[in-house]
Amino acid sequence: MSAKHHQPMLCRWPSTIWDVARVAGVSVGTVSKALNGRGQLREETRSLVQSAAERLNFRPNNLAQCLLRKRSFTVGLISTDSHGRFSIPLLQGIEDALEAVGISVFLCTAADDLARERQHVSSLLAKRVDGIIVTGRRTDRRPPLDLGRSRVPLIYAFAQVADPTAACLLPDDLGGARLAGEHLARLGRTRIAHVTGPPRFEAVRQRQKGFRRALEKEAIAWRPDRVLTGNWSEAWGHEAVERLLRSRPTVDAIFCGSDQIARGIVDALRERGVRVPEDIAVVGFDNWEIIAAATRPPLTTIDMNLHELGRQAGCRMLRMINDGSTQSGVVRMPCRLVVRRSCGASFAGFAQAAAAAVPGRTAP
Amino acid sequence: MSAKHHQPMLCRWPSTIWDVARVAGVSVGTVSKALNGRGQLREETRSLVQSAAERLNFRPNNLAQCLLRKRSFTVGLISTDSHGRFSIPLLQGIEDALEAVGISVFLCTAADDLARERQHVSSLLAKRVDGIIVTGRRTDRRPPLDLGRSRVPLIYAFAQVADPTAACLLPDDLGGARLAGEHLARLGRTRIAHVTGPPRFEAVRQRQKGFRRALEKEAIAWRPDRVLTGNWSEAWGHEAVERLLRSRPTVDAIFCGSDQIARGIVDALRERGVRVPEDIAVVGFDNWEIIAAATRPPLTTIDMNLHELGRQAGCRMLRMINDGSTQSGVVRMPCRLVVRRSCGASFAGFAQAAAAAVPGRTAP
DNA sequence: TGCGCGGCAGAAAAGGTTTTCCGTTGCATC
DNA sequence: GATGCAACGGAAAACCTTTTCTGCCGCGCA
Repeated sequence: MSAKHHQPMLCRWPSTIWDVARVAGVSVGTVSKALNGRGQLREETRSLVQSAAERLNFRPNNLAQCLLRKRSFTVGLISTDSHGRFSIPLLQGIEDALEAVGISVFLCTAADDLARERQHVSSLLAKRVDGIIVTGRRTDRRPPLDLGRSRVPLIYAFAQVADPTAACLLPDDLGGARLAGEHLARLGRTRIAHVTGPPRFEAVRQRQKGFRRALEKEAIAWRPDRVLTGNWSEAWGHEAVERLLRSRPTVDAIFCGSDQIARGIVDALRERGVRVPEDIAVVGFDNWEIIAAATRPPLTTIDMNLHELGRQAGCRMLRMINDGSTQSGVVRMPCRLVVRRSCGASFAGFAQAAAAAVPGRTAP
Repeated sequence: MSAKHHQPMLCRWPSTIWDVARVAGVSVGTVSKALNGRGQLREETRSLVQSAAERLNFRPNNLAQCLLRKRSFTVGLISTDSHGRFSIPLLQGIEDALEAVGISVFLCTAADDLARERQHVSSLLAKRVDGIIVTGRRTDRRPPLDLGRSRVPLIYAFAQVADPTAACLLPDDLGGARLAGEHLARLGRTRIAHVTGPPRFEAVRQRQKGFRRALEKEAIAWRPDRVLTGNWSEAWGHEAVERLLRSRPTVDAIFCGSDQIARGIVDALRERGVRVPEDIAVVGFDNWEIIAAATRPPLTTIDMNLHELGRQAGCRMLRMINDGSTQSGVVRMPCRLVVRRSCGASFAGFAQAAAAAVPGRTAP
């Protein structure tokens, strides 16, 4: 037993495998085998080593392990989402997938600062991460991450990239919007408007397209002049209501590009004495609980399943790490309709109307 | 030049210092010195090595460096904040402080899952992080992080802990509430209510105390029956308005424990035809932009300076790492009043009233 | 010419772990 | 009693970088 360990309670330096070997009176190789269940050792030796390790509070130096294995069992997540609204659920999903196989996930933020992003990438590559996942605000396609000539697995999750060969996971905006359209149609709404964000977002265009398809499928007239694009704010929701009620007072439903817009719309409608959902039904997008649940009435909305998206990104990353496969291409993950009160799914009159409008379907 | 590098464009394995040495025709020691500006080398040799390194896309293996230096130049941030509302600004502040000195920060989330928290800690310790910062939702004091017998620097930032010897950074809730109270008092409000969250949160108690002190200092009667505690939701704001207007219809200002509560209150007041700020002024807490700026009128509120709090946590962590000092004790960081429209600071009548109420002070 | 010294680069150790390859011991079998 | 074998544990290499120590070479000075 070394002098260092006469008082092993609180050590300045963590104890090493050599310390354990000395205390247990065996060689370092034996310690390694005992602790990892390898090789053929007497049970006696094994427990001897184990108790020594425990006594010394030994924890293998991950740095040394990784150096040897040429892998760090770590995946980096680079985010440009400054609120965490989207990246935290994603991170948790990724952790769910990777923690199980002993890979840890670390988030670094690069809030739109390209220099910092480069620094993060450089740092992650130097740390020999097994892979990098990029996420961030979804305007239109971001420039691809500059990995130098390195060959680490790279996935874009909830982020679009201007590189068709990249692996990319996105929510199925089109399908999500279709869910919203179908839901409204089945509730008997026929004069439906769409109030959404800036059209330079691909998501905006996708959602509009999906919504249009749903209406056409349900034989509802698609009127381009019922589509209003603006920004993502509540204020825009207010303004849109003003415009809508002025120019087309016959609207009976509004599908919104985000929950924030939807909230602005619901508030503005209420102030004008328009009842939601009786007079106008509203569907949001995002299922941002803090907004959607606090709206009065609470918002029916589309959930992008970010947690599941993260899980899938983790799984895909795992395959890339293990196979060395490239897994390129865009995958769209399904969205989910979350029914609350803002379109009166349980409102008898509309339920009947829905049943009438869609033969073969019964009201819930 | 090794066979491995006949096609150096895309390497399965990152090149090592040996590869560079071989290509440059020097020894590994020389490469290290050339690249790090150490030792005495001819300028010629230095640039020879540098160009070789560049050609091979060489990036020193951080694992090996850390192994040697017995430090990882990494700090872990463990968060239990499942929305990221608080931890992302904090993370960015910490990054600001530490990135400058070459330390990277990684966030891992442990959304109230004690097992996962332990796993994260274990993983961070194995990776020999230089320090750990804990953050998370601020109910009352959380149990201290179990570090085993390890001795890594540990800081709680925006998280309270039931260990008086721990290093702990918190916003000055008391001072923040005092700012709110003083602001309202100076605007001439005298019958001020306080609607806040669950009293089991220490922050709730602190804010109440600070608010009380401000009123007493301004010679405004402190009425315990004007304090209403509930939960953190908008719905509670609505309910509180109902109660307030029923029992004490003479209230002329409300200080809220959070922006969500404030928003519920402002909405409810507007619906009842009570004008904000003319009839009742409202101050929130948190400066959660997405809520505060979207409220009508936009909320005057208290900002906890989380970014700065993070920066300070980073600096303090740096001191602990460098000195090996313990830095125990709670430090409170000042809050900041953000004036928007909800208490009419720029409303002439109240500005005059404020000037009258507080002699020696001029209206803005 | 010989000595010393400055300038420069290489050799080697250290850092902690895993794994492969060997060596030793004890036992059984012929 | 010699051979073989199984069981067990040790030695050493490998992972990659940094740093210290050492050695070589050429030049200046005595």
